[in-house]
Order: sequence, then structure tokens, then C-alpha cells
Amino acid sequence: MTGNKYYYLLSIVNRLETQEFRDLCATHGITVTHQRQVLFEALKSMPGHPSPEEVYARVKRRIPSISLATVYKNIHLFFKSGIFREVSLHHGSLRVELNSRSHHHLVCTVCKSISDIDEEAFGLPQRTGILPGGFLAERFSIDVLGRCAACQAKS
Amino acid sequence: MTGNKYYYLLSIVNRLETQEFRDLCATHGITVTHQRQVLFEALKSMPGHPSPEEVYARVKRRIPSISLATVYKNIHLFFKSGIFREVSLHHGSLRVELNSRSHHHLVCTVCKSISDIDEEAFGLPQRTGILPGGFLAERFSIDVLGRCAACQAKS
DNA sequence: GTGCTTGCAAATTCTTTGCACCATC
DNA sequence: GATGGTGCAAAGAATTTGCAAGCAC
Repeated sequence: MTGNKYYYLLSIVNRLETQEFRDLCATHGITVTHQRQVLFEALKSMPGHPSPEEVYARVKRRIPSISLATVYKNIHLFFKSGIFREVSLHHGSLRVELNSRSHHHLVCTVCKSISDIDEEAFGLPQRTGILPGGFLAERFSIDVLGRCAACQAKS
Repeated sequence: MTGNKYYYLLSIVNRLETQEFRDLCATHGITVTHQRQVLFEALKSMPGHPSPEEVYARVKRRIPSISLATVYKNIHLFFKSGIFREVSLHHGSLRVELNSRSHHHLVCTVCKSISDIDEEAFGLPQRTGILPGGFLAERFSIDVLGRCAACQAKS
């Protein structure tokens, strides 16, 4: 086929490939930019749980001029609009707890407060030992995510 | 009673109060210092999940000359010897994950790697809704802590 | 054109490290 | 008295912010 036809088809493919993200942006009321489009594709395609630096390195291959600050700003934007999630809700600073009785955590997604709840309050089957895949499970830590009484009252 | 007798009794009380920590140190093979003693008491008495800064502020009331570096060094020492625990095993850096299907995490306590495991692999009763205490539970996030296959092989 | 977004650099926050002095065993 | 711990100050890592110029709608 001629060069003209090729590029015409390419533009259609491109449009189809970016449609998912364009729709997401429309739904969440955020503007579409080239950086965000590439960031989104990178995040979707990266296995595991990439750190901002890893995402930055990946996106830089396609947009060499992008800055780490833009990556951070947009990752936070994606979190806020719910397109992606943070792995741990209470990172940010080291937190200490007594190594005594087993308990789990109630993490408020609004004010980030953490309170404890007793192991028995759940009564979950604690399946320790080797899991399929060879992982040796020693301990379970459950975060219950939601809104604390105070933050519910506020809204 | 006379001042003499008072101070004698005081010294006994003091010795009894510090005995728990002295035993712990002996068990774990770490040296007893005044700073560590005070740090230990502070951590034990603090409710919730204090940050290093909060612990520092607290301990400074009793040892004004203490430095934040010492607090950090000893908190890490306490983690290593198992006297206290970190609340979140994968803090340290922001991590992104797709907000798609429900899954939980296998966190290796040796190499800190995180891998995913499907929701169904657990089949846990997801009790969402209002918990006793007024917390509105929306989502559960389970970290299975242990050692990955690779780290087991190494030891 | 207006307002949100980007990239840069500087500022902030959190944590670790090197080193001289001091305490514990 | 040797070994390891402390405090200080400086370095390092992770993240955020302010701002001028550029892009999306």
C-alpha cells in the first residue's frame, strides 16, 4: 500500500489505542496530555509495583524531556481520581508498634489515622506455611481500609 | 521514714522497673544503655503507632541531650532484635498498582519484594460495613509476611 | 484566550552516616 | 581497656513546591 494509506491506518490505530485513556479522563474530569497518556500506558504495562523512579525511567524513554516532578504530580492525580492505587496506605514515615499481641489495622483513607483491632475480632483462618509458589507465610497483617467515625461525621 | 531509707527503697523500685528491659537486652545480646532504657519505656507507653519524631520528642523530656540519630539507630536495633515491629513492611517509597482486580500481597521480610496473590486464593469473608467502634470498612488489604522462595533457598 | 500542565530548580522532609568523645562490660 | 554507643553535623534519599513558559479546551 502507499505511504499515505499506511499513515492513515496508523492514525486510526493510534486513536483506538488512546481511546481508553481519553474515556477515563473524561469520566474523571481531568485533562488529557501527552505526558499523562504515556504515563498511563507505562503504569499499565509495568508488572509488580513500580516506584516513581522506575516509572520515570520508563517514561523517559518515550519522552526524554519529562521531569520527575511531573511523574509525581500525575501519579498523585491518578490516585486521587482512582485510576491507580497506592500499595501501602501508611507509608511516608517509619512507624513503631509493640511486638506483643497479634492485631490488625483500621486505616482511615481520609485522615490516614491508624488504629488497632484485635486478631480475634476477625477469626480468620491463618494459613501459615508454604503457599503455592513457594512463599513461606509466617504472619498475616490485615489493613481494613475505610473511613473512621470522625471523618464520616465530617462529610 | 528517714531520707536514707527512702532512697534505698527508691533504688530497689528502680531496679525492678528496669529489670524487664535488662532481661530483654541479655536475651537479645544487646548492651544496656540509659538512652535505650528510656526509649524502651517511651515506646511501650505510647499508644498507637508513633513516628520517630514523636518518640524523639517524648524521650527528650527525660534526656534533653539525646539526638534524633540515636532514636533512629535504636529503633532499628529494636526491630532487628524483634523487641518492636514496623507497622508497614513496605514503606520507604511510593508504590503504584493498578486499581483493577482485588488481590493481596506477599511481602518478603528479607528482600522486601512484593508479589500479588489473588483475592480468591484466600476466600476470606470480606466483612465490609460499619465495624464496632464506628469505622466504615470499605476494603481489605492483606499482607502475607514471610520469605520468598529465593530468600529461603539462600539460607 | 483562559486556565490547567509542564519542566526546572530550589526547598522540605525523612533518614543515614562519619567521626570524635564517652559509657558499658 | 577494649568494644561498642552517643551526639553532632553533614550527607543522602524521597518528595514537594514556586514559578515562568507552553499546551489543552
